[in-house]
Amino acid sequence: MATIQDVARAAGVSTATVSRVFSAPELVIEPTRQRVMAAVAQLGYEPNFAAKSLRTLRTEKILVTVPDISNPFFSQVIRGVEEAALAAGYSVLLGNTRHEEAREEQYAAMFRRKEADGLIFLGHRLPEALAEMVAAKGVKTPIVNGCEFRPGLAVSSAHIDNEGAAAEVMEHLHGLGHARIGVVTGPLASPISSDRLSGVLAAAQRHGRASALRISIGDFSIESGVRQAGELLDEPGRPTAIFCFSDEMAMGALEAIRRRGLSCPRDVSLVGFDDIRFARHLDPQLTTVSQPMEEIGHEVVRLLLDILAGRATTLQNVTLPHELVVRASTAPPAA
Amino acid sequence: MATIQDVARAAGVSTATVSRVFSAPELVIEPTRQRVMAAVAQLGYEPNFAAKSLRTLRTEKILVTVPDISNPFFSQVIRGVEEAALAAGYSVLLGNTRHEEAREEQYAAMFRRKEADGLIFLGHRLPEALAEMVAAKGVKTPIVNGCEFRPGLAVSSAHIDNEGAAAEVMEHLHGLGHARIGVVTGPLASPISSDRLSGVLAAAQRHGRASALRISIGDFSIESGVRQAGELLDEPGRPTAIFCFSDEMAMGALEAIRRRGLSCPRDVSLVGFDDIRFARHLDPQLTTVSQPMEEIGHEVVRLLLDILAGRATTLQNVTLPHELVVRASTAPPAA
DNA sequence: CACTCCGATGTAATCGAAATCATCGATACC
DNA sequence: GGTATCGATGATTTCGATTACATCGGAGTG
Repeated sequence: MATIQDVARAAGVSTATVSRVFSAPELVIEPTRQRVMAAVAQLGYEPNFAAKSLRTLRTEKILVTVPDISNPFFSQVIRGVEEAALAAGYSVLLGNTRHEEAREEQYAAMFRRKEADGLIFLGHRLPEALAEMVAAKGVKTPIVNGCEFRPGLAVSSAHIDNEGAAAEVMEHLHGLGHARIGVVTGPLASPISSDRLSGVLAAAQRHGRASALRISIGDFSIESGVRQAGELLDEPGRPTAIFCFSDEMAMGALEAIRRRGLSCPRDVSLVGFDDIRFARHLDPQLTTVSQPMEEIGHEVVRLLLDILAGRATTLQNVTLPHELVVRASTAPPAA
Repeated sequence: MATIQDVARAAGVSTATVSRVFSAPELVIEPTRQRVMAAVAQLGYEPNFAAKSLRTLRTEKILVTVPDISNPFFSQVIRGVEEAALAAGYSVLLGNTRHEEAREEQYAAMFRRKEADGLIFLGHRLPEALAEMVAAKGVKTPIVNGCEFRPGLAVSSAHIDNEGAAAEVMEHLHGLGHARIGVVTGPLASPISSDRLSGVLAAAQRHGRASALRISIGDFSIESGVRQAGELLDEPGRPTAIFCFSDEMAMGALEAIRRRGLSCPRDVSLVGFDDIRFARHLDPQLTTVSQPMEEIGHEVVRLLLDILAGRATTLQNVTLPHELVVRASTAPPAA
């Protein structure tokens, strides 16, 4: 591979001029620029990235860690991240953590080695070393949280109003006349679940129906939907509606309902969360909370770029709009 | 951030010794190593990646381009890639191409700038510049193709026997007694679709039923499944079975079937392809061809690492096993 | 005409780690 | 006891680009 020296020699100029042709072409007179470009084309030169990065101390990369890339919710967010990053001249380093702390640490080390200019994490945990970094450098630390919001982390973030959205779901179900409602949450360690659960409880209390709630803890997977919803359905005083904190779990719940010879929404109404692409194509089409997944991706990148450009002066926790999408899986309870 | 010089000074040794502590600890006597490690811990030193990369000309990164990261098939393959890469000390640079050539070129340039040691592409096209590279450097070019296999590209690859798998599906349908079969393919520019179509045609001919085939071209999306399957169902002489080249399109087909007041498998049998996580949770559970998605990911990484380590001497086109998974969406045609 | 200024380009230091070669003391061998 | 050998470490060059500073010729100004 040709180096900048080779190009300089071939064009009869210094390396400085070659460099300028790329990074500040207005400083180079046209004929010279042409000669350089000709040499570049002829030698097939591409600036070596590591050298550039060493000199400028920038990598033009964003590290994105995600609990599970094969989860359609996250993969959609990542798509938004990738798109916004590319548009800004950055590329995406992907870190799949599988919810394992060891992997999160591994990627944290990568970040500390400066393999990326910024970090976007879509989980709810921030490794120790990075938390210290945030404590030391404050708002200027190029770390942003996506999808979740935990005030204690002191990093900027983009997410929806999970508590409010969950409350809306409950209002919808109460409005239809449901009293015995089963809820399948995700792991409560993450705010994404605990906030939604708060919303659920608050709404139920407002209607004086908190005691008729049945809470079951899942892990966002289809299988846990089958299992947890199944347990709820088998309890005495079967719920007339089930609210799952993810569409995947709702998909599992739907299967649990069918396996028991029940029908949705006739016997049991069902609500999911996220509005992944599949939600509207299930049978019945799923009532769910639509999250602006790609937009969350765009927004976290925007927040990060602000920090990297030195424009960020305060912590920003952006709440993006969600929408309760009522489809065919919810109906009034049978008389 | 502390540099190797700072550590050397703090530990009272030369930078060479500090470097050795990390890359060849057996050359350093224990007390010295301890002193260095103490300084490292105290200063919070992490070797700067760009500097290391410049010197070694290695990035320990693999660039993975994929047509659509939010497609569950690809995201599962990527998961396998990420896992195998991490295990080998590599990390993954993600490139979402959205099937656009411009983006493929963009990522090709990244690769030429040496932002990654190797390239795994999950599409069917190889940008010009890279094809030239392959022509020049041959088997040693660190580029591997996943999921698809196009002999002309002259790169190693991992994939299933798409032609054989499609033929098996047809055997299954023929075996059940189906004669009028509709097929919804993907874009035929990609071997993944054309190979499967060859398998379909070959099998139909063996049974003398090629003339009863109806072919419709989709784009792997749910919506195109709804549309293309819908058209097939509306033609005179409605097919008794539909074979979609992806599970997502099969999901769309299922919806098209329902919308017409028909039932699967009673009126129309349905087969998908890929066996994504959702396939077994649809109603009816979907008969489909299971592809070893994560294993494809592992395998392409293995192939790439072989090339990077100089172990690869011949082109390897690895065919991984697939499996026809018969579930509830296929049955004999109604009498 | 002398001097300043500016535009175009070159010279050389620099980024931080890796790796080659040099050094030095100690051990081993004849 | 002198020398070859080896183990541990240091000095220095190198990777390839960016960039501050230097240079130089020509235009503009009083």
